[in-house]
Amino acid sequence: MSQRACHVTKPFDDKNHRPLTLRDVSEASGVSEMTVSRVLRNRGDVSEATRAKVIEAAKNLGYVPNKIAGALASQRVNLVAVIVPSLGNLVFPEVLNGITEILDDSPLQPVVGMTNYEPEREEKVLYEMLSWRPSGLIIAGLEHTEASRAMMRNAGIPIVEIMDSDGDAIDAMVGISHRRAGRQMAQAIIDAGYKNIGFMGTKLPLDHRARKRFEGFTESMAKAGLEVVDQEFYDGGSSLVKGREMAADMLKRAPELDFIYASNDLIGAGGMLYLMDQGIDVPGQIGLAGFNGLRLLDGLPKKLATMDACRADIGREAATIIAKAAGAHSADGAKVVLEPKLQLGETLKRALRR
Amino acid sequence: MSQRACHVTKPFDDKNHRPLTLRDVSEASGVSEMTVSRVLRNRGDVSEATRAKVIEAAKNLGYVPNKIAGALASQRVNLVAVIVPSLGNLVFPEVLNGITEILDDSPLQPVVGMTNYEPEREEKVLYEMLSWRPSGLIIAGLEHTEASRAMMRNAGIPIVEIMDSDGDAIDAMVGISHRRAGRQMAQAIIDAGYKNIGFMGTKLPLDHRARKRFEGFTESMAKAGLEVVDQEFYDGGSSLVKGREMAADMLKRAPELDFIYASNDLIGAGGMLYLMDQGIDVPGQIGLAGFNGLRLLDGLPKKLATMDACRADIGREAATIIAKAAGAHSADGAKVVLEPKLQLGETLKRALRR
DNA sequence: TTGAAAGCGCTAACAA
DNA sequence: TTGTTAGCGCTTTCAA
Repeated sequence: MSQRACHVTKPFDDKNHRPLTLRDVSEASGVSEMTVSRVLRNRGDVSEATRAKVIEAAKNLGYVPNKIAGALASQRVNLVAVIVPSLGNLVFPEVLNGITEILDDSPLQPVVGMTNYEPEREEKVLYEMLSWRPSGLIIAGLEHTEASRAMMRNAGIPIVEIMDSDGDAIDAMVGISHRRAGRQMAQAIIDAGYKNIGFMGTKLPLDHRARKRFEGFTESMAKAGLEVVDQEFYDGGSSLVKGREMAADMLKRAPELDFIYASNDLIGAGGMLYLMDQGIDVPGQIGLAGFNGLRLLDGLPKKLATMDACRADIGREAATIIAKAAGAHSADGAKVVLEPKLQLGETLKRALRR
Repeated sequence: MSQRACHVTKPFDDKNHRPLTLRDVSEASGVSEMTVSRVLRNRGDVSEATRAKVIEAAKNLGYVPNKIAGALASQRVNLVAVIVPSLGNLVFPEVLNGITEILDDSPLQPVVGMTNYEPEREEKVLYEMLSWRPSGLIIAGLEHTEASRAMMRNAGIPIVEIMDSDGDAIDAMVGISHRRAGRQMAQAIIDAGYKNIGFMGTKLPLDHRARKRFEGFTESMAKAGLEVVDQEFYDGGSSLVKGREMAADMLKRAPELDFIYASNDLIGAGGMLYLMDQGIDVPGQIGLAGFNGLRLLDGLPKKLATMDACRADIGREAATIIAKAAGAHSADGAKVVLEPKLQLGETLKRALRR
């Protein structure tokens, strides 16, 4: 690649100002288009002499192949559509990194689309991406509109739904059980001796995985005869500021709180900073936990209790499934359920209480 | 869109297991392929009756057009290639949001590629993306390999280089002057009365914009007869932890430090947390500043002095240029230089010193 | 090892 | 308003 484009001299055919084609390389090298094509794709047997001639000509012209024509002729597109809610949520860049890492060793290339957590947008993005006939699809979540599901069922390509394992996949799935994660966290909190537990999180309907964590959480609480003492939901991206505000509100409403479970690390950390500002002993007086295991926040005054959502692993596993199934009409319903790791950090240790 | 895919019943031609084509819709509706194409693209005059028939047929079949064929035939691809170093750096998702916001009102769609700050990777990604013949290119930075520049010069599409305005663009550019930003910050620090100023940042060769800020910074310092007292550079993504470590190191080496300028907000914030842990009065004893104006960090104990890098604006401006120039062979060298806003926050106020 | 012919699925241009 | 014809630039297939 690097060499191929090295001595580019004429980008466009100078006379007609149109992109170069195989025919131009063919003429410049005195070799048939077909053979030029073979050389440029390292296909079939081509004599060393012709190969050299062709490469030289392509290099000098600055020829860049037209993948559109290639894809149409070969009925193969080496793109993997990746559809995520947003890139502002740090979780997804990490998933993408996992995907990229694996696909780098293949001819496949990821192409990212964003839905902003809106089902109609997902539908549109999906339609748009499928119309480029990608070799595979990786899409966040198991909840989609009926139209989206229909498109996916009919796409005839391997599809991996990621992040979540609580539900039915159209084809393959790679994720964690958020319901179980919620249960585990509740158990850990209860085991530590906390009793007056509050919850703060995203407005549920928008984020199915946060909702499932909350459901699992309350379920375990109920089993222990407990109920959430107070809860607050918010709109918009998660932030430290939001966490501070919500923690303040909750404490005003329910001063008896001794634990706050946050639906993600960022608002959890915001809550922690607020409590510490107020001189409240964390975790002795009030404990805290979040979700995601964001390494970004590692340098905060205290390490927040959280659960690692296996983001890069999810990306890697999904990409591996796609890479294996590339060319096939489905991924044969492969299913990978990962285990998030509970990290107690320094904000979930009731035993330390004086 | 939403409706079109609503009653999908047969994704693939059942007999041959191949994707549906215009011909299938044509046969199902008893209308010529050409007219079907017109309906599906809302082009030309089609009677309401035929239009209804066609839409009905397409809907029932679950037809998804093949953009590859469409693009080849029409010589138009409604994609805008966007090439950024990484999505882990929060700066770039924000730029992307700005781009998306503008392109949403156009037929254009962004497609993102990542370079990991590696020039060779940039070359590869560029080659890959250009071979899909996008309608425009938005690429971060002004520094590229000779091969990359050649490809861009020859691409025959509008190209906007973003983030930086210190240098020459191939076509259009939208950015801020990082050198000037560095100078301004130095001036603000000096004006506040700080004298023993240190710098911590990324290893320079990898990040041209950070390097330029540093250069501008030392330049202004020199004018005031000052030199950087101590400096430290690191590899890898920025993080709070790195900021803490570097601040600790620097203070050990140069206890006389009364200010630390960090090449980005995250390590700046890390440094701030460290100083506060140590019981050091910020900004009275030691001041701090970062760069980027990341809103993510807003909830930290003190608001870090920083400069807003106009990320979303850059994305919006770049996308606007591309949208206007779509179809043309260049963006006619449009140049937009934005003014980053200095935010003193609570860590650059020497006057407060006791 | 090389080349010639046919056509991928769609749209531009023109004709009816 | 609708249909016909001829490609877009490449790869597949088959023949030389």
